[in-house]
Amino acid sequence: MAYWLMKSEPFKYGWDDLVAEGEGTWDGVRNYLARNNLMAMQVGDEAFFYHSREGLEIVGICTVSVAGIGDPTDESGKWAAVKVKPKAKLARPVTLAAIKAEPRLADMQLIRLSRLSVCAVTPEEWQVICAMAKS
DNA sequence: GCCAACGTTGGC
DNA sequence: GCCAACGTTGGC
Repeated sequence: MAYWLMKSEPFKYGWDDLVAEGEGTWDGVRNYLARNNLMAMQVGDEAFFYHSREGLEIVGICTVSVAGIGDPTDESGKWAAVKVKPKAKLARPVTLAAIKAEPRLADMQLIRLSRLSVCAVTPEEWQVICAMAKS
């Protein structure tokens, strides 16, 4: 089981859109590191859903329902995609400011590679953020 | 709306 | 193969 963080702009495709659809395809990724992360995902992996540009916070958790498929928006066949289903909305969103203020989260890919749209999250980081989302 | 950071492209 | 130019992303 691995953990991830996926960014989306809420005015383009937000958490509420994913909940409304029931299942969403994570496609349109055109970055090699993000693609590597996408291709490493397995069915059952969990991912934070992060709102970028507006909101700047983790709002929910989704699970990978289909892994290792080609990107339907790509004709060349070299880009990857996965499908995800919403699992739970966080009791309290975890903001970027809160993540930056937490020393244990300072080394997250999210912080170090701010433009990466699909980030890996370590189990330790996952636990810390989940704890922050409850209290 | 601006700007910094980063990835990609293309000329040499 | 290097590097400058450009485009895109995302935080502020």
